[in-house]
This record gives sequence, C-alpha cells and structure tokens, in this order.
Amino acid sequence: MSALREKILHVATDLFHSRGINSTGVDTIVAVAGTTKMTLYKYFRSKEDLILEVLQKGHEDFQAWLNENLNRSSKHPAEKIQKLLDFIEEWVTSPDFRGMAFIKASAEFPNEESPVHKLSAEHAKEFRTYIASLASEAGISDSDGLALQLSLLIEGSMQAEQMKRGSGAIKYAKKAAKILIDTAPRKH
Amino acid sequence: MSALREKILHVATDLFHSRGINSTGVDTIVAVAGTTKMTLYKYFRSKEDLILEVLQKGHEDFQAWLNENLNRSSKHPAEKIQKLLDFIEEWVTSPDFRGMAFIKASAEFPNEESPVHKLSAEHAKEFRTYIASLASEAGISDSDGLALQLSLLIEGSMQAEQMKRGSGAIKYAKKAAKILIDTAPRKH
DNA sequence: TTAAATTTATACAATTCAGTATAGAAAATA
DNA sequence: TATTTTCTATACTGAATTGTATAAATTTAA
Repeated sequence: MSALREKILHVATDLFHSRGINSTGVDTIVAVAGTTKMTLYKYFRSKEDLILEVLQKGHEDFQAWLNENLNRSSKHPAEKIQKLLDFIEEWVTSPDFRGMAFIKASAEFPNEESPVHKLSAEHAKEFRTYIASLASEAGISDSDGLALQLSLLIEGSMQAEQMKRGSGAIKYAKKAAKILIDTAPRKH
Repeated sequence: MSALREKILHVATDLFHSRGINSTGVDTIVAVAGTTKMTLYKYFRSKEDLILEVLQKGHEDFQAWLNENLNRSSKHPAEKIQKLLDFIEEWVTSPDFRGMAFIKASAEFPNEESPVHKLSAEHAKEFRTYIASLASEAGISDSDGLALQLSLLIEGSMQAEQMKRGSGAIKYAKKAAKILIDTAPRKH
C-alpha cells in the first residue's frame, strides 16, 4: 500500500511500454519516479521481480476492466460476446494504448524457461479461457475453438495497432469476429 | 558475397530469435560466429545496421519462400489464396520456427521513430499487400479488407506459436480463414 | 520530545555494452 | 616470390548495467 511502491510500478509500466523492458534501466525508473535505487530494491527483490509485478498488475487491471464493462453492458451471455470486440476497440484506439503487455514481454524474453515468458504465456492463456467462458455461456458448441479464433483476431489487432497507430485493423477484426460468431454452431 | 559476412548474419539471426535482440551483444555474436569484432564492424557500420540487415534478409527470404511455394502449388489465383494458410502452417509448425521477426523487433523497439520499428512496420505492410494481391487476383471485392483479416489470423497464430509451441492456433486460424474467404463477396 | 521506521544521498563493485586502435598473422593475388 | 587484402588477437575507452554498503536526513509514531 506504499505510495512510493505504486509510483515505481506505474512508472515502470510506462517506461517498459514506451522504451521496451530490456532497454529501461532501474536508474531511469527511479529517476523518473523521483526516488532512489535503495527504495526500489526495498520493495522489489530484483528487476525481474519488478517486471513480473508490472505484468501481473497490468493483466489483472485489464481483465477487471474488461469484465466490468461486459457485465455492465448486458446480462445476456449471447450479447456479451458480441460486445467483446467493442470494448477491445475502445481500448486499442484510446490515445494511451501502447500494445499488449504479454505479447511484447514474450518477444523480449523468448526463452520458454524464462519466468517472464512463462507468466506472459499464462496471461495469454487466461485471456483465451475468459473468452471461452463467454462463448460457452452464449451457447457456442466449440467454445474453446471460437475463443482461440477471436483471440487471434484481437491480439493481431493489438499488434497491428501497436506497430502503426490508426491502422484500422480492429474495424476489420470486428467484421471477421461477427461472421465467426454468427456462423459458429450452437449447443441447441 | 563474403562467407564471414553471411556467417555473421546467420548467427545474428539465430541469436536474435533465441535470446532477443537487445539481450544479444556483439561480443556474443562474433564468439558464436567464430570471428572478431573488427571483422563484424568491417561489414556492418553498427549493431543497428546489423539488425536492419538481419530483418531485411529474413523478410526477403520469407516472402520468396512463400511466393515460390504458392506459385508451385497452383496457377489458379482462386486456389492460391486457399493454399496460403497451408504453407504458413508448414512454416509455423516446423521445429526451427521461433516467431515472426518483424513482430518481435517492433516489440523491442517500440518507439515509432526508431529505424528498426519503421522497417518492421514496413515489412508488416508489405506482407499484407502481398496477401491483398492474392485476394484481388482471386476476384475478392474488398481484397485489402480480407487481406487484413487474414494477416491478423496469421500473425496472431505466429505470436501464439512463438509463445507456446504446439499451441494448435494455426489449425483454428485455417478454419476461420476458410470461412472468411468463402463468404467474401466477389467482383462478378 | 523521543524513538523508530522510512527515504535519500552517494559511492562503490563487478560486469557488460558498443565501438576503436594497433599490430601482427594468414590468405589471396599478381 | 612479392604485394595486397583479409582476418585475428588483444587491449582499450567510456558509458551503462544490476545490485549493495554506509551514513545522513526525513518522516512517522509513541
């Protein structure tokens, strides 16, 4: 609950996105956060620990934000999955969007044994599982399959938008998602 | 045409993929390549120049490989675009696949003004343009739109496969691609 | 006010980084 | 064989890297 600890987490999140994780030194982080290395290492055992916490918090915040918006938008499962891409679009096209954290982290830590890579893969899986639960509640037979397809469109759009702002990728992803959702076989 | 120059390019390509670009030092590259820094800096002005050449060569090799395979598979445009995902699958599921270079490079160089990021974005655009030409020749009305959707599925699959080998993402991407291609409006 | 906890300031170690200087060895060419 | 080009070996610079040690200053709590 320390204010300094949260400030460090926030600044690190920002710098990791704008400059890359491996290109951001702890000296830069503490300088921008207005503190010192001694304080950073009091709250985080190592830079890797800081990276892992940044990823974890970002993932939790994103999932919570998405879940709240979907639950607020509708109570009917069949409608919720239709709204999924709308909220993704809202996020991706917002001015402060700078890419999906677990995609970028896995690129910077390609070794599958790396804790950062492992956590990234875990978050990607949880995201798919979440979409699959939406699809299942909406009565889709192969909910895992549709969820995987939608996640490809969504993560592809995030990647495209991160590479070039205003790519418009999400617009076409929405059209493709609608076709896939509408043509997906239902349970009964 | 120097053998050493090509060896350096090959080793750098390999290390960039397996350890990441920013995590790979020129000392490591020359050690693995069995040469010295003096030789590396004779052929490449800087590490950034080496990165750019690695990206460029990888992009050209990939495009040439894909184009040759598609031309060999069929002479009918309508069939070629159907085969696109098959060859992507072949590459993505091959044991030495380690991710799409321009996706990973753009993550490590997030600054849009960075030459590495710019070249990555250029390659992504050229890839989409190539798919669009296939779609156009196949008689698709909105060839750019379908190409964008297919590229999202393809790049999403590459990302998924890079994160976790044997993800099976490409299988579902193929199913989604087939639906999108089959339902896409034709010119006449 | 006194005591305890937090934070800062600084200096440091040990390593790694990109890139260069110099000189000699090896290889190709004439 | 003589000459030129290529490559190696090695040492170096100067900056940046993560992480720690030590002591002083500041803030919080009693």
